[in-house]
Amino acid sequence: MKQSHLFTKTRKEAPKDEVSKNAQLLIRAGYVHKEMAGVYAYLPLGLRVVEKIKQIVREEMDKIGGQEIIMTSLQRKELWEKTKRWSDEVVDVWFKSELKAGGEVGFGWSHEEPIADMMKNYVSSYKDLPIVVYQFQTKLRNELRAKSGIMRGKEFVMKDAYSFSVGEADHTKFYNASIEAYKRVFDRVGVGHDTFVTFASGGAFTQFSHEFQTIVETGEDTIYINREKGIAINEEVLNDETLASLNITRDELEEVKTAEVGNIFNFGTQKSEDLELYYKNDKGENVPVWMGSYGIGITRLMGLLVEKMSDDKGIVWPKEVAPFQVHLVEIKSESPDVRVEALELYNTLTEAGVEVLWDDRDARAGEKFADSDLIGIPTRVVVSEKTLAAGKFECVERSTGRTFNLSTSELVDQLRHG
RNA sequence: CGGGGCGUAGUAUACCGGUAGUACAUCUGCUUUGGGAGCAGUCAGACCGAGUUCGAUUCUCGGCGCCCCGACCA
Repeated sequence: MKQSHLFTKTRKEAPKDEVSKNAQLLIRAGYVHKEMAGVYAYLPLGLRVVEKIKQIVREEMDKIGGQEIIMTSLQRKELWEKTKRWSDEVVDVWFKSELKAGGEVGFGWSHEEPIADMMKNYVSSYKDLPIVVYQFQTKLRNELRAKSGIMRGKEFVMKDAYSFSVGEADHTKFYNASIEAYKRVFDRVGVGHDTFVTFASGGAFTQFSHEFQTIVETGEDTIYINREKGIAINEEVLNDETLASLNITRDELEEVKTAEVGNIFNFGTQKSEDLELYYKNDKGENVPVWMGSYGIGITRLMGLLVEKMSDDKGIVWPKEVAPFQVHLVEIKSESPDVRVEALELYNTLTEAGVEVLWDDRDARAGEKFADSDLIGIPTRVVVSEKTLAAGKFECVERSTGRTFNLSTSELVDQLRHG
């Protein structure tokens, strides 16, 4: 993509009403636009990152048998009344509205009720199970206080998955597969090392639920970890009983600030019973379906990556989620050869399947370098009179600042093989 | 929801009870051309409403919006 074609512009300064690092950098670099408190639009660069993250999650969900769907944003009141969660006293983040024809609708802050209800159309026998569905959905939550940039908003994108199983054993099997899938997701986006499967408060059916918590200074949660034993405990369940059941003592644990990037829940059969989602077992008896829910905050994860991976010059995207793999920075020249060379390299890389943002703008070198650092694409390739004379391109790794001088073929080779 | 702070140009900031200045950005011209360049010119602003006042961007009240701390976060 030619950068001259991008309608977004970079800014030297962050708007004064943004304090969080993720929002400051994402706005300055032109990834997002703030519409109102806690509500952000995703611009061309930002959308690319969102899609990269979604694709990684999609691949891992598909691997464990997930089928992608998309539910609706408008939801029926009656479903939430069945589970006693329509009331604003019970759920305080509802956005609601009235239908002109009469009656109320809710705006989806979560989707387990509608999905479970929908499944009544498709689940009738134990032979139909298990089923795992997932979606990438914009959740609408009337949060009293948005904060932390794109990490805690009123509107955000979440991957939510739901499993429908014949009983606890089958459910547990998928539940564990989901933990492994999530670990792969966080590894791939580059935060696996700092992400912990954390014991948190459970529902009515299990002692614990599991959260995926990533260490970050600006995190909202506090957890206690022991890296050697691979144990992490949310402070909300840190007590003698928990410590005993996990066979660990308090002084073996380190306190860290984290952000919750994923969570998985065991619903048991309560929700199925409330919503009358039953299947017939091999004896012809009606049995409630065993359900679980599995979430990853896509846009929150994006914000977390910026929080963790940036320096004083800008964002430093991990390769897997960067909007482009290469930032081709063409230094303006009197000689038309530089433009010709840049175009040629752009075509070669693009044909090799490398995603390139080509800074072809009529701007000075300093501005281009500063923008390049801010936008944070992993590899910068400079084309200028200098590199033309040297016969090799100057390649700079954003994360380390290391510079390599490479020919076209060496460059293609390196980018293909990481 | 409790507490605190803030609304001035596209952005960031000054000053002031007597109609607002600067920087960057925009646009024009010339110079410059490997780390946000220089000179000259250009465009552009007081959140909304009520009150006090001869006069309000400034003071008072109300509304709206934004930020922060806490609470909440299935």
